[in-house]
Parts: sequence; C-alpha cells; structure tokens
Amino acid sequence: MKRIAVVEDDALVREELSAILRRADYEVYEICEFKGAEERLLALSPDLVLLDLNLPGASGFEICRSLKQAGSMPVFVLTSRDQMQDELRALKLGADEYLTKPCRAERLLARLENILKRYEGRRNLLEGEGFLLDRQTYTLYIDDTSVILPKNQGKLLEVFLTRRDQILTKEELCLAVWGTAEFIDENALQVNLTRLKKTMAAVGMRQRIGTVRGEGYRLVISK
Amino acid sequence: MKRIAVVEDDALVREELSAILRRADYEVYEICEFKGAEERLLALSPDLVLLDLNLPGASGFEICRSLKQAGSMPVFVLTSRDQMQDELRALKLGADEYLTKPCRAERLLARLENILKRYEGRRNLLEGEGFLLDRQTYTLYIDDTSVILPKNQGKLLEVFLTRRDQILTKEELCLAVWGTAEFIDENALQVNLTRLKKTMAAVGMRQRIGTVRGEGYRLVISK
DNA sequence: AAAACACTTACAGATGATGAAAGAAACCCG
DNA sequence: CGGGTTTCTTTCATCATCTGTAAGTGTTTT
Repeated sequence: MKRIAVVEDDALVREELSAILRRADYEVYEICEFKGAEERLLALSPDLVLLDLNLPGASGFEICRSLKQAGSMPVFVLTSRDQMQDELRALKLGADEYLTKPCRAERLLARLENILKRYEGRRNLLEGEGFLLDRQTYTLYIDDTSVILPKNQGKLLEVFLTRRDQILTKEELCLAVWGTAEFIDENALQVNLTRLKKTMAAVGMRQRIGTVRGEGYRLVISK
Repeated sequence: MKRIAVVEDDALVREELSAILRRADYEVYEICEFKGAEERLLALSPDLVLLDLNLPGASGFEICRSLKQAGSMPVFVLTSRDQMQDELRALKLGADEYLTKPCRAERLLARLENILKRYEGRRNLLEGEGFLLDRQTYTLYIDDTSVILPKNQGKLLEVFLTRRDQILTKEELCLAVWGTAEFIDENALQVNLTRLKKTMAAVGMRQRIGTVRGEGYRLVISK
C-alpha cells in the first residue's frame, strides 16, 4: 500500500483530503504545519507528498525545493491560488504536479496515481547533474544509455554524490568503499579512483574527480 | 537537443505549436494525420509525443494506448475538449500529461520540460506489470529494489516482454539469446530458463514462465 | 511401459572485477 | 635545480560470477 503525506495547515481541508485518499486505499500521514515539515517528511519518506500551498508566504515553495533537492520523492502541489506565476515557479522547483482547488477527487486521484506509477523504481536513484545513479546496483544512466559500474566505483561515485561539494579525505572514501577506515590501503583506493575517472570520462560525464593535494578529492564540473 | 513529435491534423494549430517548440529550442517533427501515426512515431522514436486530440473519435486515445504499451515514450495530450471523462481516460491509458486548450505557451513548455526531465534515463526501460527492465544493462526494478540480471536471463526476459502474450518457441528464444537459431542447444536454453525462473521467484515477480508442451514458453501471471 | 519431452543439479572453463606491487609523474620547498 | 613527498598509472595474479556441458531425474503422452 502506497504511503502519502498530506501537508496542510487548515484542519478542514486536511481531513477532507485524507478521507479521499484513504478511501482510495492509500496510507495517509498528516502533517499539520509547515514548520519543520521537511525533516518530518524526510524521516517519514512517504511514496508521495501532497503539498497544499494556501498561504501567500514562500514557505511552501521552500519545502518543495528542499525536498526535490534532497532526494527523489514526488511532490504534488495543490493550491487555491490560480496564478500562472505560482504554477511555473512550482514546476521549475521540480514539483511533479500542480493543481488548483477546487478539484474533483477523480482528477486528483488519477493524476496522483499517474505520478506514483511514473516513480516506480526511482526511489533508489541518486540524481547528479546530467545523470542518475542507482544506489543498489550502481547502474549509471546518462544520455539514454546505461552502464553498470563495478561495485567499488559505484560506491565511490555514490559517496561523492551524497556529500556534494565537500572535500572527501582518503579515510572517508575508504570507509565508504570497505566499511572501515582501518588498514587503509591507500593504493587500492587510488586504483579504484583512477578506474572511476576512466569510466566517467568514457561515458561522457560532465563531472570529474578533482584532487585537493594533501586533503582529498571532490567532484567538480569539468572545465 | 530534445526531439518532439507533434501529432495534429489541423495545419494552423500544428504550425503554431511547432513554432512555440522550436522557439524553445526543441527539434520538432510534424505528423499530420492520425492514420499510421503509431508506426511513424515508433520509427522516429522522439523524446516526447505531443498528441492533439481534437476529434471526438477514439483514434487519438488508440495512439496513446499503443504507444504506452509498446515502450516508454512520454505522451503529452493536448485537447480542446474539456471533459473530465476524457482526461481520466487519457491518464488511465498512461498519458503523462493532459492539458486543455487554450493554454499559454509558458504552461505548456513548463509541463513539457518537467516530463522530459522525469524521463531522463527512462528511454531504455521496458515496462512489465509491476516491474521495469533496463534493456541495456538488464537491471530489473521491482518494489523499490533493483537487481542486475545476468545477460542471458536478461535477454530472455526482454524477449518475453517485447512479444507479450505470445508463445515463444525454443528456436525464437535461442535466436534472442545467441543471435542464431542454428546449432540450437536446447539444453543450454533450458538451463537459462530455469535460472531466470529462479531469479524471478526470488525477487517476487507476479509473473512466471509457463510451459506450453511441444510449442514453447510464455509469460503468464502467477496463479 | 516405453518414448518423448521437460527439468534440475553439479562441474569446469571463460570472463571480468579486485588489490598488490612496482615504477612513473606531478608537486612542494629549499 | 634537486631531493622528498604525494599522487598516478600499468601490469599481474587471484577471486567471484556467469555460462554451457553433461548426466541424471521428472513428467506427460500414447
């Protein structure tokens, strides 16, 4: 059973939405205020977030933005504000759907199901700039082709993506690959880094692994 | 540059849509009549299909249905018929978006871009009931987990999916796996089938491979 | 019961990923 | 420039996994 989180501060509307969703056999979690919603949502990790933007403030957009930044959890925006600007803004932020109230239950449910369907199997995909990485199999998607990375290369790329823009020390990288920082074989790490670099270049990724002498490595945009 | 196919029989509307899309830096292909559109679209294999349903006939829906059945090419339905029923029907058939005309160019483009973004890396995914299969790497997605199938098992599952509901003879399966039907090693095929069955059961797929004695095999829904 | 067909299991060769080792290249600092 | 340190590359043996062979076990049909 799919789990949906409803973010809405108006109790009446919230109840109604929940009822509709429950009737359609979804497991519903209600989140009553925008404050701290991001953390709760990330912890809850529902299959979809139904986000109601009724206040003029930007906090709703902010939630949408940070959710889409963090991981790939579909966000369905529902609003009473019929403003083209708002719609464009939400969509640009990565919202998966934007509907204005009032809205018939059937339409809501149909669109919701559509999105859920489209997200099947996406849960473990890490998003990079111009590519996707499957956290479990280390399948790399780029420009309509896909390649399977060897486990070690996959783990390295994964850690680079989850700690973006940070400089990662050799210890941290060893930890990510072998699960322990003890008995660090710097050479083994070095070899695996080289291999990852080579495959990244081979598939035409826009990123490369930059060396920060004496400190570690980090992912940077190529040239 | 993303390639978009516009299916629309009214020359005026078609021109206008094309102009909007070209201005937004898409490569546009115009398809002027519904007859034979499926084949042309499959051959063209654009990044997205913009499908205009202006006639009351069902042919537009038919195109949508068969496109979604065949592979996963996003379909964006644009229509002047503001009927809830039509919308629900299109969405149920797998349409990725349904907008009613008139519609501002910004909205159209924003939603279009959203869908394209969401489809990145999806091009090679074959859709099964409850799972997805990557045609290139044979990564199998099911219930938020992913597994890499060995090449032979992947090829088998692929051919079962592309020729759904058909009974496949051993010759055809051999052809799919080894590229030749000569020197068919029935036993080798048998072993690979057994292995595929085992992995399918292990990952909990709802389908299984049914045997049709004396004829071949086919994919069926489990019990 | 026998023959034909379908299935399973165990094993050995091939393929590809991995880390060890050794040496080359780049960098830093006087 | 030159020694020392750090980073990088290449080659090779080992290991795991995928694959087809072979032999034997089930199952259906006549």
